[in-house]
Amino acid sequence: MSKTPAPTPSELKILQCLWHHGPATVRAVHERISTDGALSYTTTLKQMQIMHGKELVHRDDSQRAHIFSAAIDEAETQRVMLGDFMSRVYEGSASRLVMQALGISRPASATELEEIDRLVQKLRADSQPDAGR
Amino acid sequence: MSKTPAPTPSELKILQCLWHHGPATVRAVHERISTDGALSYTTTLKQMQIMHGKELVHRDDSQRAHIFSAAIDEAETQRVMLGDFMSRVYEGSASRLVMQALGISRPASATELEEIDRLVQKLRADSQPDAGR
DNA sequence: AAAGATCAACGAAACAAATCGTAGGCTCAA
DNA sequence: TTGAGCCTACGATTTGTTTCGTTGATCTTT
Repeated sequence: MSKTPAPTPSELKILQCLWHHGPATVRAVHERISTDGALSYTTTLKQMQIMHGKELVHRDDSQRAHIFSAAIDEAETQRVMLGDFMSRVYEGSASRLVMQALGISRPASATELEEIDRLVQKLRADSQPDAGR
Repeated sequence: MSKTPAPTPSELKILQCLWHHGPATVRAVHERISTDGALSYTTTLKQMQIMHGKELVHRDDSQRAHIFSAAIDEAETQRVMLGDFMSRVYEGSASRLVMQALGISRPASATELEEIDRLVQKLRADSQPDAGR
């Protein structure tokens, strides 16, 4: 099982498009990620051809306009990239990363904070099984 | 005020060396980041010269063996890189990132979890000022 | 059927990151 | 003082990413 490489920044943009809007043609993707026309159509095409070579996307070429779909899972990709980022930038310290992430964007809603809180409580309970006895 | 560019992966390694062990010569840094001798001395030297050009490090060249020191702050650098990563990979959703980060490495110690818990409580209090009245 | 639009494929160029070899200068000890 | 060893500087190479123009095939419209 050969691990698929982590997507580059521009590859990630395309994957996000496919994740959020489902399988699509090159043109559809292109018009989504370059509304301002800053990128050429062939740029997006080439990118997606490369991604197909890397097995980051699947391609259905039964139609003239090929249909592409994401070949890797969104959450799993994020998990892998986060793991790499965490070890690279925070030298593996999840807690430092979490503390800073919570500090950065205040827009964590009450519901989200609650969710995080629940997870933290669960982790704390797991790490100190005696405390609840 | 021209923002210093985000350090590349190998630049980050050097910065971490300077952050954790203080100002040092090229050789000292080199021996720390390449104990196995996988890298050539001139590779590290070149890297640090480039970093000096980018103003990522300061250089004291009053001695023959120049002394380098980090020109940017560790926490601030992490903050900037995390912000970029969060918007790029998680499209700005801090909570999703936090949830996944907590899930990845279980080795978050009890003390760390407590610390995170305190911060979450504080944020929750701030986001719902009525609740505590 | 011819003209015009749309498509995939390909090569090439521009750029950045990482690596290393060589050259030339300084220092210290024999 | 001269040679061994360490230092910086510089250029070259390799590899990966991003971008785009050109070409030829296919489809659509007249």
